[in-house]
Amino acid sequence: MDVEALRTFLAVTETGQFQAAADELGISQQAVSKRIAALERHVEATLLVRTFRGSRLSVDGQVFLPHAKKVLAAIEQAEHAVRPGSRPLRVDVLNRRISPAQAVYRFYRSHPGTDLDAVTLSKENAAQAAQAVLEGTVDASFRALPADQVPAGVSAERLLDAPLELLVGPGHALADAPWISPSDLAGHRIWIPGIREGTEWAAFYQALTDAFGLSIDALGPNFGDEALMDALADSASLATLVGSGDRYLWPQNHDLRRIPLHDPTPVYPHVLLFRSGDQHPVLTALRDHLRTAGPRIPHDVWAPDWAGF
Amino acid sequence: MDVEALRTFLAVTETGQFQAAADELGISQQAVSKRIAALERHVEATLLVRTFRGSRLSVDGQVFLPHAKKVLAAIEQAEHAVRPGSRPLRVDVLNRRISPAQAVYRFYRSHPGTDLDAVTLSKENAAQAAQAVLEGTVDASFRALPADQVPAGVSAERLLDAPLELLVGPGHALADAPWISPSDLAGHRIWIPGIREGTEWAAFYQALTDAFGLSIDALGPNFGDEALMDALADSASLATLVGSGDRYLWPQNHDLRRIPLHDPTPVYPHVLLFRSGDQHPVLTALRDHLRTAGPRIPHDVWAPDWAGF
DNA sequence: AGAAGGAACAACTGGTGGTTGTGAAAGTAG
DNA sequence: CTACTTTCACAACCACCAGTTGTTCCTTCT
Repeated sequence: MDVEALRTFLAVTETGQFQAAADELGISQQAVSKRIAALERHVEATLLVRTFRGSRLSVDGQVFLPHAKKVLAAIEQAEHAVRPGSRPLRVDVLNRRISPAQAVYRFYRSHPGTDLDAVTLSKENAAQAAQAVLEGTVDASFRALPADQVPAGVSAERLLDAPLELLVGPGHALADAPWISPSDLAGHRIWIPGIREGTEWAAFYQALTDAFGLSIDALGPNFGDEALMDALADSASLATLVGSGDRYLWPQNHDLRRIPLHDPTPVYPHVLLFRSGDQHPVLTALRDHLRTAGPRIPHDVWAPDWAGF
Repeated sequence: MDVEALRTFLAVTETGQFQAAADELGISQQAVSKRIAALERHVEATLLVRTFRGSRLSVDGQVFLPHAKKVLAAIEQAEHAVRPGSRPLRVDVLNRRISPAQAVYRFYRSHPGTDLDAVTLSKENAAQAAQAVLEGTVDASFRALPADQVPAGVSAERLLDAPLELLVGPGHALADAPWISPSDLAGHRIWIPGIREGTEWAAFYQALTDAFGLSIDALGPNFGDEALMDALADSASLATLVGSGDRYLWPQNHDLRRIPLHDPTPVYPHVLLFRSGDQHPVLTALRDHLRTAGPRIPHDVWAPDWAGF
């Protein structure tokens, strides 16, 4: 299936004859003839009925035409998506399962037709993400970056506080609590695998640990969410922390419980990084959306000191 | 934008390296390299990050990947739509504005995912349409064909009776009538342009004329619906007949009126032609749908004798 | 340091898509 | 009826590009 042949087919349907299509495309009538013949050979159907006055669509051609247009539109979109310059807003959401991705998705759904792409940078830490924003690789990135570490040229706005919840199996001591305080967790074993030293996540959990005297086991390899869920389901002592907006697709039969944390409510402060002065309308709309439509946060929240306000 | 390059790009993202993609596609690693390089040159973006272990998606690549998949899916669909054999059901609806097209569209909307194409055969008369059904050019066709003229091998089922309505301008004598009887129209001028001798439409209006003593002016060239609407809007004596389900997109400011006909209600009998014994599931579903979900028809309907039952 | 794996570059070649030239079919004008 | 026009298809030719093989470069692992 040759794309140029599709364009040629479209030109013929619009002009009604091969010669006119050829003029439009800047090639010879014979070339048009060849392209159409090749296309018809490829789809094994006659698309155009040749008459002495030009060409009409056959029945197969009628059916094929909208599909051809759709293909060309999809190609146009694909090229547009990565075209330097006027391309869709590109937001790094860290990970498709956690709340920034959900929030961006909700924004996208409530603003139909918005040109927006959610990506996940493979960068490990916030400083590298800020660099990517500065370079224009992405237009915005959700991170947890202390205000004094934001490089020049990049703006940071704390737009999304994700309350933490305890995730435990049905046999856990706290499994039936309606809610708990962070200080209740002192002495319990909390396991958050796959956190590497030097990342923003590590810094956040370190601050949380210090603030409430918790013992978070942040080491050890990450065998994937599946393995973590399996371990939680079977254990009476193991627990982990997740954001309240996160979407973990664990098997239903695990019967895991989410226990909200209050008094105070620890929140993970997602800060949106973007180039200072970036006037991209979708970026502005996204920031407005998050400021107004964000989840309601309780009064007594806790966040690391370095998160600002 | 070369489609083969897109396929190659996809193969590389799936396998993670050029050599594996090359094996999968049955070409050399160097050819893969060239194709990817050409694609990247074309979109002016780096799609893959080359590492010592193979290739990863770049940020642009991440954004581009779903678009590439969409293009290939659209191509797949386009080829499927005209592939001899297992192709979507193809229904000839005569004209996109009138009730069969509307009914097929409603069916399509209420049966998501149904593979269905609506086309308009350029054949003038019902006999040619029946021939097209027999040959398999289309799978079904809405026509008004007397039962005794249905050729062998083709089945006919009267599935859609479209009640007629009078369409008049605001200055017409009958403009404010809530409804009228066909016999009330005797003496009025009714103009239905563009009906050619020998077509099924001509036969229907001839029967209608004979039954109620009307004078239908079915001659004269058809300057398009626009011209007809314009003429109606300005005239105090001119009227035309339309099906109650038809969608004419006339300008709103014409202020045309639709007057239902009753006592009896003349209906245009749309008969569905299809190959006898055609077991296509979508065809069966469409027939079931029309039989059950069709518009409620008044008791005292009139249709030409030859329409059957 | 050497081996191994992966991608890019270089040189060559065959096929495909373009060109011009010409022919066939069908309608129109005289 | 014949000549002319219009439109598309076929034939021959040509140039370029997508493919090939051979090789280099780079990184990592032993």
